[in-house]
Amino acid sequence: MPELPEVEVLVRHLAPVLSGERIRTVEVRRPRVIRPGTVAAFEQALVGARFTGVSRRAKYLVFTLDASDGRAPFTLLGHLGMTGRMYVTRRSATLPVHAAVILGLGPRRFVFEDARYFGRLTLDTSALDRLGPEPLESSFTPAAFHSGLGRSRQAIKVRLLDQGLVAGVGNIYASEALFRARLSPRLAANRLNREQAARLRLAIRRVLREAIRFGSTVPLDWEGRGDGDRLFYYGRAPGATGDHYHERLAVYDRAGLPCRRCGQAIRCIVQAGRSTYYCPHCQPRRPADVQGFGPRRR
DNA sequence: CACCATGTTCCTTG
DNA sequence: CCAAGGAACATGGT
Repeated sequence: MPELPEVEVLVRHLAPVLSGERIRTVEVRRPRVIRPGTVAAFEQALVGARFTGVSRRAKYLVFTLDASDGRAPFTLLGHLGMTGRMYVTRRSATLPVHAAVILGLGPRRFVFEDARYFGRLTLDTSALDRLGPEPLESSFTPAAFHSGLGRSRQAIKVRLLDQGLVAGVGNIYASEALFRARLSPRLAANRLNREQAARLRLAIRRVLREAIRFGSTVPLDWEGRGDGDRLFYYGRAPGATGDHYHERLAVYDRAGLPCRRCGQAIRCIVQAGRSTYYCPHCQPRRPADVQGFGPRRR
């Protein structure tokens, strides 16, 4: 379930575990995840290098490393795709069937596994150049967001998935943010007025921040118990009760279920080939002039 | 068996 | 040239 918040939580867990660790061995089982580079170049760069930090940009994990032999520090870029996981385990733990890359760190190892192999762990950082502002940083200004919407007639929900407009929002949090902002996902992006854009911007920030906070407090499957040692996963820790992650969502994957706010059935539509969930009452295309929905004040 | 899935990139269409 | 739509990628879950 990797969108910005999940990646952020993962990065916070990985950073202290990886920092200072030296890579002793590199095993690439699925060369497609390191492309466009070659296995030989990948191994040559990584063996002997030392992790100096892990940070996040949009849904990407940014690993910084120092080379062992005086060469310049460099960056390794990770992306979880749809199903990727990254974690550190003991060297003795059983490797998963879909291990794509394994980095030996002495007594432990870093594992990147991905059942669908849509993810990446690569020396190619060019994807970062195409990203828009980080939604939780000051560069994501109301003016920049509004003007970014201004040129497109695309539905607002579809626009939110464009990583060049705002980086890190995915299919789940796009629906969630529009619900919080009480905006119809079908609104043409260029029809949002300044006030609506400002409201949506705040909803995006709030939804993402709350998801990060949630992920930071829920018990994680980290060096858990027994042989299944894994790093990370939202609400999936051994012994965790119920599906916490799912319980927090207001509309996503809730078609037919009652809106948590008004009780009307949540709807699901398809936009640009992706599912969108919304409440037809709380997110009308034309906001009713009712207290709490006021189209404008002042 | 059919259909769906958290993401990104590339190709085609208009 | 640009915007928008759709397929492709590969596999697992329901």
